[in-house]
Amino acid sequence: MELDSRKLQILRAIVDEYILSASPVGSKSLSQNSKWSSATIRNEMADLETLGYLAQPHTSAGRIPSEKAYRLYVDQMMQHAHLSDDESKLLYGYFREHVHGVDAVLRETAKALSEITHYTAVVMMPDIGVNRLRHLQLIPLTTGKALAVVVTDAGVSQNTVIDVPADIGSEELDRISKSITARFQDCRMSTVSSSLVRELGGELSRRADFVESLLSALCNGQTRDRRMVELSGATNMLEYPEYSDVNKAKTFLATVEQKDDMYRMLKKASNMEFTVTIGSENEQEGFQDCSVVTASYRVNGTPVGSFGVIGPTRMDYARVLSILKNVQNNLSTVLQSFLKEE
Amino acid sequence: MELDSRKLQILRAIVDEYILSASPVGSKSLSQNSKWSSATIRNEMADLETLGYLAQPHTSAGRIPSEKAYRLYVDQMMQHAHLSDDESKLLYGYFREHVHGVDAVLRETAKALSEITHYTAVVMMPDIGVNRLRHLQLIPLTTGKALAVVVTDAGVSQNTVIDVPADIGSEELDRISKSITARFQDCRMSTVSSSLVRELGGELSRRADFVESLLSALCNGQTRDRRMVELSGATNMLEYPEYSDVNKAKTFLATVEQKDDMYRMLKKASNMEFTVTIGSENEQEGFQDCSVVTASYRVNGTPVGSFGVIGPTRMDYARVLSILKNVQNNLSTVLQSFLKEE
DNA sequence: GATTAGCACTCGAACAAACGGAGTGCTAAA
DNA sequence: TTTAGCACTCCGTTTGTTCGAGTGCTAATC
Repeated sequence: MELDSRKLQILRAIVDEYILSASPVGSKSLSQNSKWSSATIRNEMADLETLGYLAQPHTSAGRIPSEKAYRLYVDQMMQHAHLSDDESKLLYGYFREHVHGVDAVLRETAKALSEITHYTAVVMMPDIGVNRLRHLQLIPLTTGKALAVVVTDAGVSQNTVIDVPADIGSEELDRISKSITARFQDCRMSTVSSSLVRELGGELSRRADFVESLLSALCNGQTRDRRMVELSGATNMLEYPEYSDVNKAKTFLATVEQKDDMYRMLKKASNMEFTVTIGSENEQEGFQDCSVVTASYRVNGTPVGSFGVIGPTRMDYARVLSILKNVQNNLSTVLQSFLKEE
Repeated sequence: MELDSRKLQILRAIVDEYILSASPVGSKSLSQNSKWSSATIRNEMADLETLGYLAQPHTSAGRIPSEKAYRLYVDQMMQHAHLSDDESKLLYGYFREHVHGVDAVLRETAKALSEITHYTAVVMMPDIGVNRLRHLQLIPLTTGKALAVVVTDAGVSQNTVIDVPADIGSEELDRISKSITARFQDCRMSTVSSSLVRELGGELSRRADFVESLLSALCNGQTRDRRMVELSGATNMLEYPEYSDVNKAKTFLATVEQKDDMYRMLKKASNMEFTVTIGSENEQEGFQDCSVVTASYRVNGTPVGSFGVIGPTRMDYARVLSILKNVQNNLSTVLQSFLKEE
């Protein structure tokens, strides 16, 4: 059965109202701002309920939208929100001020998102694999240890502490750094593979074992690191009546702090321009009453990561989506500015 | 008026009991495991209340310890807790496994503390000022930008993105790195001051302006960074009845996430071997119902930072203190291992 | 004189009954 | 097809009521 125009209008009104109030919407209050009487609306509501778009917490309560309703709302009914000038200026300000490298920008992005939406924001650090090597520098720490710093066209990766043979000196580390940089410059990080090492002559091949383990550490190093997801505003959720129960809040916070899971979620979403995942569509246990809206970001045209907003299922999808779109633009501009001489 | 032995014993029993149960302690339940009758205990309790060691939530309730009582308890009455072998092995395990640099160790410390105590843990990254420069490396990023990586005898600092004159090339950055490293090797970071730059000849003095701004960026860079405090287990507090109210929880979480404040708190505490700060003795608004217990850690004999546990005022002080002591030992051993060749 | 048994009293937590209101479904009239 | 009207439902809140753990005080006991 198709939804006729009136049903759609009523459903939208219910969703809009519920997003604002978080409490079940009744026919009487709806009929105030509507051309239909409460009785008509009641009848339609009953239909919408049997069709699975509405649910009733208990017999004599109003209706609340089901996930199916949100899905329909997001896919077809939502009006595009328009950010006010103030808001987009505010948003722009976050990116204007803190431009000390990719990491800082993405941290700032998370902060901006959570502060402006009042929901929780997660930002995935760019996937290093698709980026091209600019510079590798090994820095001696102590005997047997060195710090490997990798610069790519997308900025700086986390640096990694690696083991080095005890007999390697500061100068040799320097020479190895230069050789590798020269050899792999502008290669994608994912292709910086140890298989090529033995082809190289001279010092590098003498240190083949070391260099191999070094390169594999660089490629995999990132996954070991827990800081690949920037989280902000987790406690914003405590504002919402959905989380007035401490246990629910705790479950949510625990979920959102599983950086591995968050990373997997965002990584998956980075292929898509935007995604909206509602309630039980989420894989995470703790997000069954949440929706996640994500957007991807690109560097040099390649999608390298994504960021998103997590809120209650009754989140203001229209507003969140336009904010994400805005941030997406700002972000690609700023990231591009790190690559001027490309 | 001095507290006689019986008053002390009763007070200690009340504190011990309240730490466990979080609910007011009555005379009857106390008299179960005591040589005195409930009436006697009642009389003593009345005295202790007028002396300010106990408080009564309402007329016909038991008594709860005041901050004054906790203070006395911590200073004089507390029995030293003894960690079980299992526990100290568990604790040791945290340090055994993750030794990829100072940062990682301190992150692991925070995690270990929060998981073992079930309270919230904060760890301050070491204060770089007192450490000695080992190595400085400037790595070209894009035209006009470079990454400065500083290695000290305590390990790696955060790296900083800096502006460089547009006409500086990769090789020149390298030479400048080497010059500065040579000149300031083994100087305390706080004394790496730009005043000395002009004394130097050659390339360095030609680039005097740049080098000056570089060095000041290095000394101050750390304070700009928000990651100087590692936080773990903030949501542990939601377990305790003190925080079953979402608003209280929110206030606490907001406070603990003020990394600047946490840093200031820990920095102040790093001069002391241990500190115990109870309830309103805390400066932070949000810690009026909390206690903070800290310990300092040293590198090469110099205290460079501190770490602590934040819990409700009725925290298990004895246990926390022995855990902190244990961690303090582990930590200095591990940090020392980064400085082998000293 | 110190301790304790006994007693009347207090107050909160927990449970139950009563009430009001917002909402519903259904029926019959417009 | 829409809507006014009505009986009904059920939640949230308020109002009692009871129960129990606790208290202070007094008088008896050690």
